[in-house]
Parts: sequence; structure tokens; C-alpha cells
Amino acid sequence: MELATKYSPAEVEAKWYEYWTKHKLFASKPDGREPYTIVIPPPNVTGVLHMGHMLNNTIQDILIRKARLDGKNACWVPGTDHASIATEAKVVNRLAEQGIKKRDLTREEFLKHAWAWTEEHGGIILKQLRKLGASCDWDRTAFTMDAQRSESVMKVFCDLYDKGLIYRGLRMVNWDPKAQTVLSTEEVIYRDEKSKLYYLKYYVADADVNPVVPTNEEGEVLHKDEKGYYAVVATTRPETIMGDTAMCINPKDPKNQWLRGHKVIVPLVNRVIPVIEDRYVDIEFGTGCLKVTPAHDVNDYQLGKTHNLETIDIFNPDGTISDQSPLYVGMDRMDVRVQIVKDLAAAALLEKVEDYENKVGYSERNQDTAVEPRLCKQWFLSMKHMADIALPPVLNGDLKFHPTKYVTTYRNWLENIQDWCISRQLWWGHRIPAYFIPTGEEEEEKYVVALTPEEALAKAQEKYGKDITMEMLHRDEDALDTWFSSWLWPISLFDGINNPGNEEISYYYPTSDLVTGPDIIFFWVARMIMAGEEYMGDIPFRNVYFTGIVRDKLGRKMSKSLGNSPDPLELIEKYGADGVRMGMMLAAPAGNDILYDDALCAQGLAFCNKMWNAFRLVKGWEVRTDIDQPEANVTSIAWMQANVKATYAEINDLYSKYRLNEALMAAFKLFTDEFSGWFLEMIKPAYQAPIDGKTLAATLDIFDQLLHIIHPFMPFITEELWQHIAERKEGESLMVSVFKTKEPTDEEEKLIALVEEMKQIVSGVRAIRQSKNIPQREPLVLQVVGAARNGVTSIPAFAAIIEKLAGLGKTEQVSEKGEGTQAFLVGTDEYAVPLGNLIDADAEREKAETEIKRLQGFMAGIEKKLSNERFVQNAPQQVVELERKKLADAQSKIAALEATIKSLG
RNA sequence: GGGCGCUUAGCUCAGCUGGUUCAGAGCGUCUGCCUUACAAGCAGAGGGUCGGGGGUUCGAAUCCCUCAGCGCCCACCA
Repeated sequence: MELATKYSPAEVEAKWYEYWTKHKLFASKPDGREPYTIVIPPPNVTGVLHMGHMLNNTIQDILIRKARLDGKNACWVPGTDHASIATEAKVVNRLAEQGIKKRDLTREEFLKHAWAWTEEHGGIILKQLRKLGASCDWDRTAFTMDAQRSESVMKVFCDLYDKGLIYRGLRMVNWDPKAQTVLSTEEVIYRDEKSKLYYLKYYVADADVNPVVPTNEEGEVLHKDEKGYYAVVATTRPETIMGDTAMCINPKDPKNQWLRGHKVIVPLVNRVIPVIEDRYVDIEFGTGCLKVTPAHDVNDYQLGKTHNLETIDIFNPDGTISDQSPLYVGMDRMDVRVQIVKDLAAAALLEKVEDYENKVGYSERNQDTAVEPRLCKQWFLSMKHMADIALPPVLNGDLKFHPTKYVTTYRNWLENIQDWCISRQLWWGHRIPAYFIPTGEEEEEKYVVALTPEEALAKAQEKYGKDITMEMLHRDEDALDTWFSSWLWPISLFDGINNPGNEEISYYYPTSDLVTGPDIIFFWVARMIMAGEEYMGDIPFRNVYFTGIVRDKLGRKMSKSLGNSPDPLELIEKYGADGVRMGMMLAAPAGNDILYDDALCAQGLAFCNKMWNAFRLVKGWEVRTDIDQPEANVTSIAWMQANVKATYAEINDLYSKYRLNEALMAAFKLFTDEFSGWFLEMIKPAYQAPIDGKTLAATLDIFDQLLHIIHPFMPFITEELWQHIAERKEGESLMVSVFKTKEPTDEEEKLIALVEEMKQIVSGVRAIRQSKNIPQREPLVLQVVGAARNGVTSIPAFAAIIEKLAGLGKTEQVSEKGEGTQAFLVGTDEYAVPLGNLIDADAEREKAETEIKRLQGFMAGIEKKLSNERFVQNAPQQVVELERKKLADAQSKIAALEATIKSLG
């Protein structure tokens, strides 16, 4: 067989993905095995794969594949999210490019475009995941807006409404003027922004009627100019003064006492507004005078309610000034800010401007338009009950977060939770199943909530009278927040809402692990726990693995504008999916941000090549069943087998702690260092010599085990090699071949320790060879110094291995090392290599003397410790014993070194 | 303003409830090798007073306090 010296992933990966799919090896259905379930965090249906997805889905695939190999019934359910705001925005943009405005379309027409877009771009991301090797059960692919999921959403909405948990309320909400929809509080992200603090003059309107004399301690009159007395208000948003309906001071504020009971004039607008008093106002901030705009600020709204103020809504939904305002009607709010400052200055109503830094809220989905607080009627989900049921399972550990630090975050959020605004002024989404009956009055609403129009009519007639007809019912135009469907995901994927107690939901729920980013802990994770507890009476998953953010190697977030985000598919092409998967995982400790670097993928590909070449070596051996198996091979095989057991035990432990990067590293070292670097070198026959059948069989068996261990991380190359190392029937696959090992026995642990000692001897000889520039081929002699040996060299099999690996001509026992030898220590055992005149006596002496000095210092420290009575009394016996052993070891090392110096003459 | 987390080798990180020669790993660096599986490789080497200071202890990278720097989350001071 001719095999290339380099591994090329492309065709191998395509071949095996097709093979797995053809044989339906990713498919899962309920059976007698233990289930292991993951539901994918559904990516946006029109999204494309980015590095975050790569990381996230690599982790999920590793967990799923590991579960399969463990013999569990692994089920990874894929799907996409309709992402209402993001998708609707994309569709609106595309229509705009075609010269079509959303408002010129009917709902049905718009949805037709949206579905067309979804079908065109939808699911691309799922195809891309296949390139990565994602072993999802594709037959289960779901969409948050498909029939089953939509029905679930409707049922849940109606149910929560019937339970009194969903209500309709007039609230100050966050309004996105670009998307023209409300947002939940969680969807608003605040950014620090450099802005200005404008100090505006509000003249006192009734100074004549009710004279005031603001003075300072010296009796000078303040706050007065040629036009009269005035108060100064500091604001960051001068464009909202048209909505001012009061000015507020703190009743305890001495410097503003003079304003009590007065009225002031809103600058430019010339509206007379009262001065009200409220402890809310911070005396220290600005001038202590606050303008109150109840329609456009959350706090002002509260003040307005308390003090019964008028509410003037000066903004249109698109952020332009409404006709409620006396000025600037039709202008955009941002333009108005610029203009009004000029106008105020011109009218001498602007006292001063200061630089200021404040936080401005932006839509999480649309980060270039500031969110506007706005008063409107929306649907809300009452969260108190949800928080009450979602908190205990996380606090008591039934549901575990990895890393655990997010438990605190979770608790803080739930303990201070606000009601969830679930309605959105969007068409792309689940239309709210509420039906309005016209009342003729804006203030009064009549509506019913029902699954179907027929049901709605029946309910409406019962509630509001028999004379109500179908024609009178008008279904709510609004759609639900996307998260109102995704929070049902672990349930709705198994049809647990529509069809409670069905076989699938009973088998797969609760799911095992959720892999997601901490950025959606509130949006999604917490709400799934709520829905799980509410509708299943159980947690939706047992563990949540929070991944970090993928950054570039300089630690910057990956972004389009920086151009530092590689195209995942190009990476896969370049390094192979296996290489990229390994690259991602090497950089990804749980919960830490990952600093991505192409070099890591290169390391991944290099590892593939390593495996490939190890296979080439083994495959290239000529096997002869008629030759005896050398004793050294028996030992080598026993050791490697023990090593596999020990390492796999460690790897399993790391999996259980979700330390996947460390598990991968352990597997990598097992293959590269232990198997390739040591084991294969131990058993490798001489050039063109045959290998005995037993050794080859055992080697292939170990190779098989290693492939199982590595497979979850690097599925393609391991499957490829697995098919090569033994005869397999069509349809068989490494992926579904259950693999288990036992813990190593005490005997095996001892064997591992012996080989470690042996390795050090080999390395010791190699180091000497290297430092003296002795060619590989030139055989050396190893002297074992001492009266009687009990170390590894006394065991013939080990002696043989050492000779092979260190390139020795012979090993001999000497009571004292002769002249012209270079010695080294392994533990307290001394070995020497005769080198004749190659020895640089001065250099060796100096080296030995330095080492003696170091050891003496070391001993001095221990002696001090041991002479400390409190140490000897208080420390555990073993610790004291250990110190004594350290001391003795150091003494014998010094003795050996002194002998070395002596031998150097 | 509250809360959480981080600071260990050039880089990225591991070091759990204090005590195995505990100061580690991978990558990078340096040196030597085209040794007949692999130069995408092999062998070897160097590299850190564990952010600063203080404390507890027989003993601290590990526990406590404090300072400094960094990061994240939450919060209605305009």
C-alpha cells in the first residue's frame, strides 16, 4: 500500500460525513439505553457560521460523540431561530433596496417576502455545521416558527394568560425608533458615551405675584439678570424640553428653597410649569433642579405619576418630533438636539455647557440607534412566580453551571427581576393570539385571548355580549419576543407542550448539557429553566457549560469592522475540520475567553499528520507469526496498555469537570509522547525486519483504543484510521463502537512508574550524546554505578529497551565509575557513560560543584525545618518522614557528585 | 454605586479543601539532527523571588487583610 507522507483532510472528511449520514449514525430514538441529550442553541435562521458557533458547536459535538462512545443514546437536536428583530430588519433592508417600504405592504405581503428570504438563506448555517463534523440528528431539524413550535408558543401564551401571569399594561418601555418596536429591558445595552451637560435657564414666571429673593450668605442677590429671576437646570437631553411639565427640587435642598411654590417658564417653549418637590432629586447633581419630562424618562414618569403631571409625548415612533410639540415638528431627535442648543444659545437661555459622560441605551440588535423610553401599552409576563420556581434548582445544585461563578449572576438577576415585555411591534414572529373588540374609546380596551378565532368569538360573546360577531374581532397586530419561543426549546423540540407525556419528551427530558455563551444567561438560559419548571415540573438540562467569547490573539473581540474574524469554512479548508476543532479546543478553558490563533489550528493539523504517520509506520511492518515475541515487547505492551488505562481515567475525570481542553491535551500527549515517542520506538523492529504477530496485534489494539479516545475531538481522521487498522463491515463505525477501559491496577501503576524511571535513563544518555555531539549510530556504554542494583536496569526487558532507545552497545554494572566517564542521576541512582577524552574535566567539575552547592542550600533548608521542634511536633508524620527522605536523598546525591569530582582528578 | 472574577515562564493557561524535589503544561525561543513513520518531524536546553505590601501558620502560589492594574455583570443621578 502506498500512503502519502502527509495527511490531507479534505476528501477524507467529506467521505466520512457522507458515510455517517448515509448509515443514519447520528439518528436517535428512544430505547433502553441511557439518553444523552443536547439541544442546539438555535442560530439565527439567516445567519452564517462565525467563530463563536465554531467553538460552541465543537464543544457540543465532542460531548455528544463522547456519550455515544460511552454507550449512551446520544441525541443532538439541531434547529434554527426565527430571530424576529434581526430577520425582520434584514427583510426590511432588502425591500428598501428594491424600493419597497414596509409600511406600503400588508402583513401578508410582508410575510411572504420574509418567508422567501428565510427559505433562500435559511439553513445555510446548518449546512456549514456539517463541515465541522457536527453529528446532529438532522431528521429532527426544527425551526422556532414551524408548525409544532408555533402551536406550542400559542398554547403557552394562552395558558399563562389564563393563569393570570400574562397581562396587558401601560408602562414606560424601551423603544427602538429604527426597528419601531419595544424591547425588553434585557435587550437594551448601555454604553458609556461622551456627551454634554447643558445648563438651561428657566425663568420664574410668578416673581411679581409671589416675590422671591435668592441670596447667598453675604446677602447678594442670585439667579437674577435683566430679564428676571431664573433657575438653572442641567440636562443631557435639551431636545426633550418640549415635553417638560414640571421642574423638580429636593425639599431638603437649602439652595433651592427660594423656588418653592413657584412656577417657571420652559425655555423657548414658553410653557409655564410648576416647581414640584421630591426627595428623588439629588441635591448634589448639577444645580439640584431637575426638568421633568414624564413621557420620555423612566424616572420622570414616576415623578409624573406621583405628582399628577401632564404627559406630553413629543416623539413619533420613528424618533422625529410629533405634533404635540410646539417646535421642531417632523425633525429627527438627534438633529433637534443640535438645533435647539443653537437656538437656546441665541436666545441667551443656555448658561453653560459642560463635558459629561453618561450611559446611553442601545438596542442589542441595532447598535447605532439610541433607545427611547416611551410610554405605551404592551403585553407583559409577570416574573415573580417564574423567578420563584427557577431559582431553587440552580441554588441547590440540581442544575449545575460550569463555571459556577455564573450562579451568582443568575441569582442576582432573578432576585431583582422585572416583568418581561413580550410583545413586539413586528410582523415576523408569532402573532399574539389576542383579539380586540372595538370600544370607540382609546382608554378602554376589550379583548380576549384564545387559540383560534372561533374560540375567541365564543369567549368574546361570553365576556362582552352575544351581539359580538367575528367581523368585529381584530387580532393583535403584534408578534411575540423571539425568546418567548426559544424558552420552550428543550420542551417543544420533543413536542412536550402539545403532547405532554409523549414517549420522546419522557425519554429525552431533562436534557443533559446545554452549551452556550454567558451573554444569553438571562435571555435564554434562565427563561428555559422557568419554562421547564412551569411546564415539565423539572429542569430543562442538568448542566450548563458556558463558553467564552472568541477573540483574536491580541484579545480583541472578533468583528467585521476590525476584519479580524476568519472565515470558518476557509479555515476548515486549510487545516481540516479536525485541525480547526483541535485548534479551538486547545485555546478554550471553560468559561475563559478564547484567544484564537491560526497557529493552534496548524498544531491540530500537525497532530493529524502525526496520527497518520504512526499509522503508516505500523501498517508498513511485515508481520511474521513464526517469530517469537521479544520479552521487551511484552513489557512495552503491558506498559502502554496500563498507560492508556491511566490516562483515560484521567480524561474521563476531566470530561466530568468539563475541562475539555485539558482532556484533549491529555489525549494529545498520550498519542504523541507516549505512544509515538516511546511505545512505537520500543517495539519498532530494526530496519526492514519483520514484527512478530502478537506485538502487531497488540499494537493495533492499542491504536484502536487511542482512536476511540481521540475521536470526540477529531472525528474524521480517527474514523479514517479505524477503518484501516482492521477489517470493518459496511455500516460499522468507530463513532458508534462503545469503548470502555478499566482503572489501572496497582501492578500497572508500578509498571508506569518503572517506565518513567527508564525514560529518564534514556534521556540522560541522549543528553550526553547531544552535548558531546556523538552521532546517533555510535554505540555507547552505560555503566550502572553501585554495589547491587534493583532499579529498572536489573530487569532484562528494560535493559534491552534502554539499549535500543539510547543507542547502547552494552550496559555494565560497576561498583565505582571509572575515569573519563560522564555521570548523571536518576533519583538517587547513578549512571555513567565512558567517553574517554571527550570529557571536559573542568566543565564537569564546575557543573558538579554548582549542583553540590545547590543541594547544600536545599539541605540547609530542610535541616532548619527538621530542627524546628514545632514543625516536628505539628506537621503530620508523613510530612516529617518525607523531609527526612529528602535530606537523605540530597546527601547521597552529594556523595555521588563528590565521587564524580574525584574521578575527574 | 453595587456584585463577581482575574494577575503564575515570551504567549495562553493548570496548580482542588495550605505539606509528595511544587513551581508545571502546550506553544514560542535556543542548540543539534534530512536517524529508513512523520522536518507539519526527532532529540536536547534555557526560561518565573507565583502583581506589590502586610498577616495567620512549624510551613503560603494556595488561607486572611490591604494596595495597584485588568475584565465582566448589574444599577432610574438627570
